[in-house]
Amino acid sequence: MMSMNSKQAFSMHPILHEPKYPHLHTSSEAIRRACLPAPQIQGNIFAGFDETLLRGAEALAAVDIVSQKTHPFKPDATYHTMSSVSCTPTSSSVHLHHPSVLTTHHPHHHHHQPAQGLEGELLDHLNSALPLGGVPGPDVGSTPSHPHSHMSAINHMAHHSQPMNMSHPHGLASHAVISGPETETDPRELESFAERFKQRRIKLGVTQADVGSALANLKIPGVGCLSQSTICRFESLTLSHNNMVALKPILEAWLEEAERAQREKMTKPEIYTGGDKKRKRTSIAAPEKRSLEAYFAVQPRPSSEKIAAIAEKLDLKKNVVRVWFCNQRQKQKRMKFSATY
DNA sequence: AGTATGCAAATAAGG
DNA sequence: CCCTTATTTGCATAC
Repeated sequence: MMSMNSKQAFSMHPILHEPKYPHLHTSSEAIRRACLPAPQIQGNIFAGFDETLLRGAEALAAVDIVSQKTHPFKPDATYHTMSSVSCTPTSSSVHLHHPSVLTTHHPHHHHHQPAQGLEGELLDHLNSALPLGGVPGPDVGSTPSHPHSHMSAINHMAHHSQPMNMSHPHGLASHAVISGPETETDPRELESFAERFKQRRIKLGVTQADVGSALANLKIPGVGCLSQSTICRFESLTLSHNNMVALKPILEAWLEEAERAQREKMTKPEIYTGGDKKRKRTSIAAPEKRSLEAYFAVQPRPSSEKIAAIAEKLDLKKNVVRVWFCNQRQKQKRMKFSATY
């Protein structure tokens, strides 16, 4: 069974798909991704031909050398995540990470008219995001309650949301079945919620960043903080539909909690709980990035040992380097693909 | 000084 | 453990 995947030579196809939520700003990013500039990197293969090779060779040599030099200790330079083992146990309890919400995939429904009444688009979404048979039914994103592990569990229920699928013969939608999944995933509902959310947030005199960091105070199992960016994107509906669905209950919980707290005017200053932290993102500095690119030029798929050597040389965590290569390969494929068109 | 966004790390899930 | 693919976020910085 896994054959399914084969379908997408590259599902990250360049075509701009789903403008998710039509109006509101144009989600430039989606479009941007779609359009893939496919620029540099390879650009200089010819331009700086020898230079690149040279650099690559040099880089490799360096790695070999490095294998002997054992550094006394390597500081955790960048910010890193608490990901793998070696982290200084700030709080050992950390399982892995956090809130990543829903992951399902959002089928790129190719065709799909740009404009068309948003009503139509919305309906499509409506019909598409549903429990489909097999799903635990109860709720899709709503009840993030999850034992512990990240919310991943609640994910994958939406799995392949069918592009479209008209309603049933006769709307038995209003079934007895409890579920309100439809309500929760209804784009219109999400849209209005996002709007209400923003208004109420402002009324509370709280910034997006405040909301993000306050989320940890909710102490919801797999939920940690979120960045201002994410809150912003939620409000502007620039997140994927599934992501919106997953985040909604969390933000809703925060909103209610915040309003309640204000009512009691005993706004606790409790800023941030030691609970889950937000995902951290390592910033790889330009020099290191250049080195990595040089290595990549000669060997896009370095062995684990090589990666470790590179990591040490650049003073980065091994996992960071490994992931960098993975992402780099991904990027390259994307570029190659889009270059074909 | 808040809020958008571009770019790309980090993650999730199936192999 | 590592890879790939698809996605979710966040750092930086533009607005």
